[in-house]
Amino acid sequence: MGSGMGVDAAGAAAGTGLSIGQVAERTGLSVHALRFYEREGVLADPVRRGAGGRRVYSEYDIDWLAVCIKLRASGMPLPAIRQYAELVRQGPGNEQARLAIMREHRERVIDQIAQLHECLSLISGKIEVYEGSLVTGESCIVAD
Amino acid sequence: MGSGMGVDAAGAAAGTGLSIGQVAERTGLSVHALRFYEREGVLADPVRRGAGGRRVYSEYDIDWLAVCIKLRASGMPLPAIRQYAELVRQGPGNEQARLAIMREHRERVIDQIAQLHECLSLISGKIEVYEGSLVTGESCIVAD
DNA sequence: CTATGAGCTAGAGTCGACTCTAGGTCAAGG
DNA sequence: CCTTGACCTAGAGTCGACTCTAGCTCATAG
Repeated sequence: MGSGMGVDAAGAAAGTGLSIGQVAERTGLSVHALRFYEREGVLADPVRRGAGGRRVYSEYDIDWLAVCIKLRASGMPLPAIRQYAELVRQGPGNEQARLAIMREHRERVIDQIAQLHECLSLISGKIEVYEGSLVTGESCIVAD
Repeated sequence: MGSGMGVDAAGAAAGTGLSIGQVAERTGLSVHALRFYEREGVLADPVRRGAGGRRVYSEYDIDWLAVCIKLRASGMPLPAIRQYAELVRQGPGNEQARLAIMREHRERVIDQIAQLHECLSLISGKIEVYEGSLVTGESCIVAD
């Protein structure tokens, strides 16, 4: 490999076209996962193809993927993301539906946060007990 | 069925013995899940058995299950819970190890909460945009 | 001119956490 | 006596989300 020329050699002719490998690197998803997401219809549109049928991702695709990643991280299942993606694909006019999906999800995220806070206080309680039983003479209370 | 007598008919002779069905009801876990958890070694001890080999749970078992449920809810995998249960089973003297497990898990829970807050602000942002595009004449910004 | 590397498709495999089925025991009720 | 209901074990099946494999096409480098 000569100097740094993989940048557009890997992408398509356009300046902002990214190969699947580059997208994997930037998003943290594997190339497998990227193809899988596409098959599952979670992408807003079916990805352009370049020479030899290779995927060419735009900056927009990256942005959309970032959203998907956040939604996944907050526990939204792929079918729900696909549903949302379909609405986006259909263009404006279905804001009500999109809103409904997001509001529902927001509720779940809020619930999750609340749950995690409960867990956190349980865990912190246990940590305190153990720290205590280490500082004092090994067994302070019988709590496990 | 006459009056209310299933209470101790289902349990063992002892006052505080609970059948698997009762525990399922109280914990929200299925009887299948309860047996599965036992096989996986997440219970602090292997559960007493009553007439005909039936499981008899104590109040202590219920308490422990409540802890397990919280740990699961916060994403701790079953093998990790089993590890922790093993330490508890071994009795006092391994507080350091228990502490390490709990501290590590606490970190993950804190990370999760942070992540969820990020997701939440993304979602709230989208909700605002959609609410805006509904109030005004249908399309305010091009954002999806 | 071959070898390497990135990409492609279709489809099989994996993993965690359950969930369900089959086939059996036992006690109480009609 | 026979059925019903709660329980038992061992093991198979499911589901979501990936992950990996096999077998292929190209383009560029040595």
